[in-house]
Amino acid sequence: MYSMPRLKLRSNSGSYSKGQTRATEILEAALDILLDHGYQSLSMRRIAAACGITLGNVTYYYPTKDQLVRDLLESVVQSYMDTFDAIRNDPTMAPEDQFVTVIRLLLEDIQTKKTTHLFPQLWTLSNHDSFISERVDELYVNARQIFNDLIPILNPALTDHEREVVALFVSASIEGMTMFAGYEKPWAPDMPLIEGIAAKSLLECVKTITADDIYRFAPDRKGPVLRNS
Amino acid sequence: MYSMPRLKLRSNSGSYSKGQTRATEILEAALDILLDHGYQSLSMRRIAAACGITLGNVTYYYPTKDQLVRDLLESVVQSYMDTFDAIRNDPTMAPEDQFVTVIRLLLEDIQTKKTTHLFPQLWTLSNHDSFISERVDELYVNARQIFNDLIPILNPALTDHEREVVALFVSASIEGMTMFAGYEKPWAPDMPLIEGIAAKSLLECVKTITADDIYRFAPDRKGPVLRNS
Amino acid sequence: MYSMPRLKLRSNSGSYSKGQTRATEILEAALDILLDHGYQSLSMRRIAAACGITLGNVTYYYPTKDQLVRDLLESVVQSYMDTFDAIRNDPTMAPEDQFVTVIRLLLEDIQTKKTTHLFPQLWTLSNHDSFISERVDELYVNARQIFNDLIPILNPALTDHEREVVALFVSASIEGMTMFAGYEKPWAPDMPLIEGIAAKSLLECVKTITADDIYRFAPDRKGPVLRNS
Amino acid sequence: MYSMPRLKLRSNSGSYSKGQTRATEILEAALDILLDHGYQSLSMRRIAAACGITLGNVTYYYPTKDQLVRDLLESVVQSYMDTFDAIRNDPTMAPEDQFVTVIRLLLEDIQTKKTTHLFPQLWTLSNHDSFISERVDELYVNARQIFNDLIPILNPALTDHEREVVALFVSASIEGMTMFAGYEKPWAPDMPLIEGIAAKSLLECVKTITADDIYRFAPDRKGPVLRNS
DNA sequence: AATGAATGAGCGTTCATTCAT
DNA sequence: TATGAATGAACGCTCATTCAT
Repeated sequence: MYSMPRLKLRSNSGSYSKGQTRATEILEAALDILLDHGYQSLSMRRIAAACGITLGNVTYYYPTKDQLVRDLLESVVQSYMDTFDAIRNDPTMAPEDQFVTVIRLLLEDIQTKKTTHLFPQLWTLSNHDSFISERVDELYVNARQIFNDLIPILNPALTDHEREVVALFVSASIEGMTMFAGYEKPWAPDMPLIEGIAAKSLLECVKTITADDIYRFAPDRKGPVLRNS
Repeated sequence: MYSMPRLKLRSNSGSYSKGQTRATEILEAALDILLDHGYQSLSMRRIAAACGITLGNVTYYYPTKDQLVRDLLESVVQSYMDTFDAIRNDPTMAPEDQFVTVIRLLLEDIQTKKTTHLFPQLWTLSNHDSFISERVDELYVNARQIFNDLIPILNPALTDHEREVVALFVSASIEGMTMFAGYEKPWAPDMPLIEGIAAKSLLECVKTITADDIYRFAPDRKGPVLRNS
Repeated sequence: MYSMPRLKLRSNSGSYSKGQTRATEILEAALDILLDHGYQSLSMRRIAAACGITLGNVTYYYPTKDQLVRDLLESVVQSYMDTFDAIRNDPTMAPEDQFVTVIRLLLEDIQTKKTTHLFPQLWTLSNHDSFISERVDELYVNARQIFNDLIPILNPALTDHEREVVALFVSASIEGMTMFAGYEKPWAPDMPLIEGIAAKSLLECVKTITADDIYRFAPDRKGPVLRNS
Repeated sequence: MYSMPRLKLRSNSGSYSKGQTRATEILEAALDILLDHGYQSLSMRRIAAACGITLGNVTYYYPTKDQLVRDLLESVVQSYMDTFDAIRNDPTMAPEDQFVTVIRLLLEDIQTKKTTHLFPQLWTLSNHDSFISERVDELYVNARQIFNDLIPILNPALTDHEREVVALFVSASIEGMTMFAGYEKPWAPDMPLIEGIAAKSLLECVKTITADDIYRFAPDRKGPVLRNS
């Protein structure tokens, strides 16, 4: 299956020096703390302790916490993007099947502790940190790419912009499950049903939606909320 | 329209109204900081400064930060729940119209700074704080109530459990827009289209989905991903 | 027997106004906290809470903590002095019996929680607070009075000064048991034996000691430690 | 003479000697503050100021105040125990002389500022802190050892338990002088006489006391206070 | 006689950062 | 590479005190 590697480092050539290893260890430890105890608990000291090294040594690799967090973020974003690329480049299925499969993969991914705990954190940080905001946006552009590839096949009538918004809707619908059916969340046991509903509903949506639908249901500040009902 | 009051305080029937006012001021200031600078920046000192009072005086009203945060959370949750109740008890529309209207209201609400900045924070805190987790769960139970009321009318064939999961799917789809089309988010300008897509797609979903659909598309660990395709 | 009242207030005439009562309540609560949790835990707020009144009201009676502590100290010292006076004025026994009885009374008193917990506190505070130091000195002058009364009868040969130092030795020997055989202390179960040893040893001491003994055993910086041994 | 070193540190075999020195400096400063201003004044900030370093640097060596206090206590207890061991292992004198000498040494020790100010503090803290209570108990077990060694020689008829209680009585009698004849205490000038009285009285006690005495003078709850008088 | 409100200082603790070795 | 030492700022919290009502 499409396993999500924890971290994908921009490896500086193939040389795995001791420093590279250490740097990775530090990021891994940081990620563990982030997932297990939250961003609030992510301190340089705690990372050092988790690595079994001294605080001074952490600062040798990451002079500031900001640097460390950015590197961590880039690594983790890259690991997700690699996965999305792998899914996208899998040529084996018919478009409908591929669409449904991707929805399932994503819904299953949000049930991992990593995704359930990481993404809300990223959304939160995005609100006050433009660097993170940009990385997260990048990530989602990449994540939606597969939908942007498939939708024109499933529904050729949509304009580029309509198609992009539909892709956003599909992606956001899935992401919205994170807080409810993610790792150890109350609705996690119902994920099979959720997958069924999401697959049917979103596939139907992308296949049948028309510009007319979109604009009929879209609000018009001058007219009534539902024009034709 | 259904305005969302910032905070809904449990009225202390204060004989001394000054204290009541101060307590509210403090929570308002805390909320402002939370929205503008994030939970990380929410310190007792900063709240005091924002109120123009001393740190000691903040602790006079909220002896611990935990108490303050809990009171803030309960106030803010209550303010949302009051709004949901108001929407639910509005008897003026046909079920389909009501369904579509609620979806629009919610999508418009996520475009407020308050909702865009607050909810990801709550989702994040929920992952490591059971008190917050429980309050947020309560809030969403309440938020889904209107869907749980409407769906049986729009689609009587669903069992209670299926209906609840469909309501979850609808609610989560909307929530998932927060990070993408919320306040000052990249897709905010496309919210009218998003509303159109969401309204059409989710209405279609709740009206037409069948148990057969749900289980046909639901994964079967033994069989192929798409049984009937 | 000779019960030790907890506090002896210098009651302002016989009028037990509400204020008098409140003031006493406050001191009683303060004493409870002091005995149960130590001087470190003795705060105005805690006293208020223990009394079920507000902090502001405590400061109405005792504008400063220092005042409160001083009043508490004077009350508690007075209560002990009253007891000593009662013992001293008891005319029923022969001098030897009276001496032995007093030793026992004092040894039994140090087994009360009040005395075990209060006196080390007083000794400690005495080291850095001259007001307390003076009150405690007063208390012990009073406590030794009975020995100063009895010793001349039991041993008329001693000079006044010698007698006073002997009385001090007797009193201090007893006080020294507080930390070892006081309330819930390891040697508390052996108090009967300790009483026997103290009674025998101290009675023998006061009856038989001579100036010659005192100065023979007293150190002489020029000569050997034990001159005549 | 038997000098009492201020602190006996557990040598950390520090490769970095600077840290070891700092750690000692901190404990020395803490002890100074404790002796000069009392436990109430012993704050991390004050210790830092006394050392001429920052608060953060104190916490570098002692992450919590509790740790610092415990280390200080263990050091100071060890320094006393070393002294007691030295006295005990001095083989030069006859038992009676040794007994008298030890009494004098202890009485002279209580006249030091360190002992006069430290021990009442320890007794006080013992009442509400089991860790301190245990260390202090240990210390006194060690302090009484020399009496437990000498008394069987001076008075072989006593049972083990009787001897231990007699040793306690002797030790406690001496400790009881601390508050009256210690450093800058009113009776300090009379210490020579006190030494004479204590030496004569306690030596006489341990040499002549019998089980019969102990139990004759010991209270009997059913009979009169003085059975045979 | 009592309350509620507010201040200002101090506390123990945590932390990111800097730097000499 | 890595450690140990140190700084300075912030944090949540407790407290004695003051004062208007």
